[in-house]
Amino acid sequence: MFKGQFIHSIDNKGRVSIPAKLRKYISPEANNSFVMTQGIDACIDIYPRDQWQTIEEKLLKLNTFIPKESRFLRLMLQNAHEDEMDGQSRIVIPQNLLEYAQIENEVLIIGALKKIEIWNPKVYKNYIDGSSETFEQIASEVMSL
Amino acid sequence: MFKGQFIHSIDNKGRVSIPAKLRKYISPEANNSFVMTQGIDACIDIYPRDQWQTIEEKLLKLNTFIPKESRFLRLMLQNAHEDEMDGQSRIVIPQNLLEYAQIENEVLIIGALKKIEIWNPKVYKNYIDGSSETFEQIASEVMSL
DNA sequence: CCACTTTTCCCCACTACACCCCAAAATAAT
DNA sequence: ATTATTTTGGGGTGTAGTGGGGAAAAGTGG
Repeated sequence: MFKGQFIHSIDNKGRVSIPAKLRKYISPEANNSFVMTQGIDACIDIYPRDQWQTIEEKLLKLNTFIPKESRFLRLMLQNAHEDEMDGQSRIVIPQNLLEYAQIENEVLIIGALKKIEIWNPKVYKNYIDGSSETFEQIASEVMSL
Repeated sequence: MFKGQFIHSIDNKGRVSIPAKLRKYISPEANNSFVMTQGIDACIDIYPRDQWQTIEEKLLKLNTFIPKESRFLRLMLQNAHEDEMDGQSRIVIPQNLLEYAQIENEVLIIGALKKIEIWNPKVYKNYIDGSSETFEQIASEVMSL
């Protein structure tokens, strides 16, 4: 499963190369294809095709006649975008997602098990520094189940 | 299970050799592969591949749509790194982990049952000396279950 | 329907670093 | 003392990451 962090550059065509260390964990069923969408915080979520499938199944269960569920579905899908890696293991990230994550010319790539997250390094630093709780506190809280 | 302590050197490529005494306890299922991550204190945790698996299974149960659980996942994985031993039974420790544990040119390797810990010897000495409680006090507290 | 512009896709090339192999030094065992 | 094993060091090579150019496709306007 995806783990670790990497600093990569993004060129003026919006291309980002997927780190080789992360590529090793992509199953062949994904067919070198990814679905990207806006993440829970100011980042871009990137799912291998097969992993996205399980999310899509959850979304299918939503009742679109209920306004809140309908709204959520729109928010999830409006910026969703599918793309394949090119010969150099890169994907193109569309403009609206780049703006959402406030990305400039450098990206922080974080492996998060089933998905890959793309951050502006500065934004990520603010996100991490922003919490008042320490790693130890959160760890004991979340993992003490 | 891992036990004992060892002083080894770390070269300018970030390589540390795993003590032969500890290698004996690594199960074949680990495939000579380790996952290293930031420890609870100023040290690096190193899990054989198979031991890490149980941690990963716990992490997979988190709901990444809940901000706090998402944050914890990021903190856990951002510095996680997988590597195999080379022909000389060494692993490469990435720069960010070395900085986290304030490691210079010598490391203290401690066997801790399921995992191996890597410390800067000086930092470890401060950590041990730093506690006001004696070994006897902590022992009676923790082991009286 | 055609001509033109713009964007997307694919291929080639350069650079740098990570990995692998070889080998010496040091420690432990016979 | 000799041999074996463990630990440490360094050098060459393949591959990962990056950038750019040209062909194809799509979009726009006359």
